[in-house]
Amino acid sequence: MRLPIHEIEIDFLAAYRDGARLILQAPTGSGKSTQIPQMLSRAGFLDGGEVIALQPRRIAARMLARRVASEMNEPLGGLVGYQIRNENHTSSRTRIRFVTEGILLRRLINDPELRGVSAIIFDEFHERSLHGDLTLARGLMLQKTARPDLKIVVMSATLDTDALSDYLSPCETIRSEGRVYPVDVSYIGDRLANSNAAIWDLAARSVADAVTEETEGHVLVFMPGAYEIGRTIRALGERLSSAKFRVLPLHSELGSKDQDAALDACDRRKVIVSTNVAETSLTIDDVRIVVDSGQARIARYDPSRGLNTLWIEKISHASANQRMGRAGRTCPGRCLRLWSERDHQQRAECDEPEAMRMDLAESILTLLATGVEDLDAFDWFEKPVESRIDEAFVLLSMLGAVDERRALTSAGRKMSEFPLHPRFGAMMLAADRYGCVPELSLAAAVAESRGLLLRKVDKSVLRRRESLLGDCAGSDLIAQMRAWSGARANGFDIGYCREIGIHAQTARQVSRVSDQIFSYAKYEDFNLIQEAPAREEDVVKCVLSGFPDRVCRRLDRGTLRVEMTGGLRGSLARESMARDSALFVACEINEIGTQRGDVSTVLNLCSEIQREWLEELFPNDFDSGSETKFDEKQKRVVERVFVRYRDLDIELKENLDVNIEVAATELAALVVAGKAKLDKWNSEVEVYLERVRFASSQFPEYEIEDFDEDSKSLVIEQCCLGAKSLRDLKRQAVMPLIKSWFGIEVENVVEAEAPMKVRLENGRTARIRYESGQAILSAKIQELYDLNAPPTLCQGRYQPRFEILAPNQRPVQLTDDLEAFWTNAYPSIKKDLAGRYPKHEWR
DNA sequence: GAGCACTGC
Repeated sequence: MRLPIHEIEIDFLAAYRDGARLILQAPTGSGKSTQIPQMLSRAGFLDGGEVIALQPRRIAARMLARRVASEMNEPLGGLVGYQIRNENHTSSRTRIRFVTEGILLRRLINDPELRGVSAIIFDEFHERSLHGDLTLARGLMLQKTARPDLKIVVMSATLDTDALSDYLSPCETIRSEGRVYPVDVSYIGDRLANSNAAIWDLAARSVADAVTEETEGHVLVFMPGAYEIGRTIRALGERLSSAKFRVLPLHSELGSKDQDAALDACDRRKVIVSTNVAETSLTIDDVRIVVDSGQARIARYDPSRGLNTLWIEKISHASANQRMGRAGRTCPGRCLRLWSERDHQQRAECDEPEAMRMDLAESILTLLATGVEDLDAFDWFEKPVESRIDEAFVLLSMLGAVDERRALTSAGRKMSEFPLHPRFGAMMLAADRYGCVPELSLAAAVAESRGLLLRKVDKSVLRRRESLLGDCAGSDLIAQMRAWSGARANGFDIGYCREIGIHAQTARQVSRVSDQIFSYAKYEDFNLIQEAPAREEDVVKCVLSGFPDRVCRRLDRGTLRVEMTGGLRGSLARESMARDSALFVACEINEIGTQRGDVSTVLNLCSEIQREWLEELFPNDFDSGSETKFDEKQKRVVERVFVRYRDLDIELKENLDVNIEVAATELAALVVAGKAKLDKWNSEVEVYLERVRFASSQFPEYEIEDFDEDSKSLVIEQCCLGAKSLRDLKRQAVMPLIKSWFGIEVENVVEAEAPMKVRLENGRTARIRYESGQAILSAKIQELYDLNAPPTLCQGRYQPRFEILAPNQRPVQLTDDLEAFWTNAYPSIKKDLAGRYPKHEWR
């Protein structure tokens, strides 16, 4: 079959012969991934050595190898093979080797000159995966030193290859047209886009309209996550006839059976509501209509706070186009974008490369291990900001992987041998000392796998799981290890796994990874002799040695609130095994945003620890009293907040829309201190600003800059660490109201599930549930307005206000005295209220 | 609705 890519074969081979570096720009569907290696083979270029074709995903490496082998009438693993983690289908005959990027990066550690390799092809480079970026930079470095004969071919689907071409210069660029069908794109109007309509309702409406106009083919709807998918499916159920349509969810946490249902053929038209999995990883045949919410949950790592954030963000043009392309694979299609054209113009052109938003510690350790001595001179395609690299080195040196000159230590060398994050590498080194290498091989594999225990399961499943697992020494990790052992004892039987809510496929994967880690440990000559299984206490000590900066203590008994070394606050995951522990270590910290704009910091994979273990493991941190560590770290947080942005006005303005909530508190503190001005404005900043103003008005004796130690910690309390979620703001608004109406001194209003504590006039305290607190407010409003039923209180999206809905769900105008309560607490609300709610008579 | 995208060694 003749493919578009064949038209450039002669040009490509000539350029390949004459130059060392080459860019091939060709869209998806042009056949470049399968044909380019074959062209090189036919032209005899592989006689001198193999070509490595890099893929960002395992499934692509496997499928491409299979496809190319069959096109060349070769057995898989002969001339054509593939290699992914724990799967190697290659032989000494192999000349075309499809591998995932991480495999090559790892190979560079043990074989820095890549002997026997004549060329590296980078496929899908536009996706800008961290491994891809690093491998390319490392490959260039190799080509410039020991291997001038090595050829580098970079293939990308995007048109914009100028920056890449500069980076690779001298380098030729060859372009090829693809064979794609046109897709008709439409946007929704400004008014609809700015309305408060929920995204799932907009989507359901669009789907219902589109399927009547376009009467064939399937529909693919993109949503940011499982929650939104559920809502969309519910909304669609009211609009589509189930005789004609089958509505199906698709996201990675579904079982494989449910995933297959979305991909399999079907007697009806399918409406598939999916996350980003359908953007690159999975392809659904015969999709004619794409409905795109324009949102995605994007993970970022915030090195200054050491946590991952997962918030809903607007997708870039590149991503929107990729989603759109899913409608034009078999014939012309259409794409409905649920945002306005004006919004579209303001969106980013491309996604931010992974290297800019991920934890760099592991990458830097790998680079050091492949022989990069001077990281300052390392030629990144796009260099991450210096502070991120610094933060990575802080972690590496805390783990003992680098010395003060930033050079690899022998411990660091050992950590780098493991295909793991250096935190887990450090855990393995500790396992060597404590004699629990097999247990930690499993612990690392389990911790890395995530998702071993399914999150959304029935209560009956939870009960069975709990009776199987026991108390697990207050450790989520040990719980997961036990769950895995149970699954293995039952041969990873699907039925058994389902009964206790284990992802069977993940459990098998964990076995392979655990074996791999164990074999690396063996190779490294670790202590493998055990007379008895390791004590769970020792296992947790090893975990702690990889996470010395993630020690948490509970703030009180009634709630799940927690403070971490470094001062960060958050909540212990409510299902955690460490829920009865006062002190624990958290392997995973996520800051999660919801569709409504709330943000919560959740600590996962926690294990109870004892104070003495800290002294045993980190004697140096405890030389002058037990609390020093906390205080030192707190000081560092304050310095960051008030020093880091001091001279960076310009950068602040430009970055204001990006990752806004990370910077917002810090910005607000600076604005109040007169250290920064903001040109752009939006409601998130306003919220934080309001809070800082509130804090400083409550404590006028403190200046925001030049703090003494006391006020520093006060500011941490008020501005930086507490009240991260909007729920806290709401709480602050509720408290004065209750006080004024009932004469009750409110001590605190705590998280939703726990009771709210109030102090009564007679000096006793009482508890009411948070929901009851809302009910009290609601009843009071009913009384004030003389309503025939209590109104509903809703939390506003970015504003610390309550929207008041009448029983018929229409919004209500506030009376002056009620409004005054809000505005006294938060002056900015006044502006927001004015004119926002139409007067509505509904008594 | 208090809670979670996707990869990869």
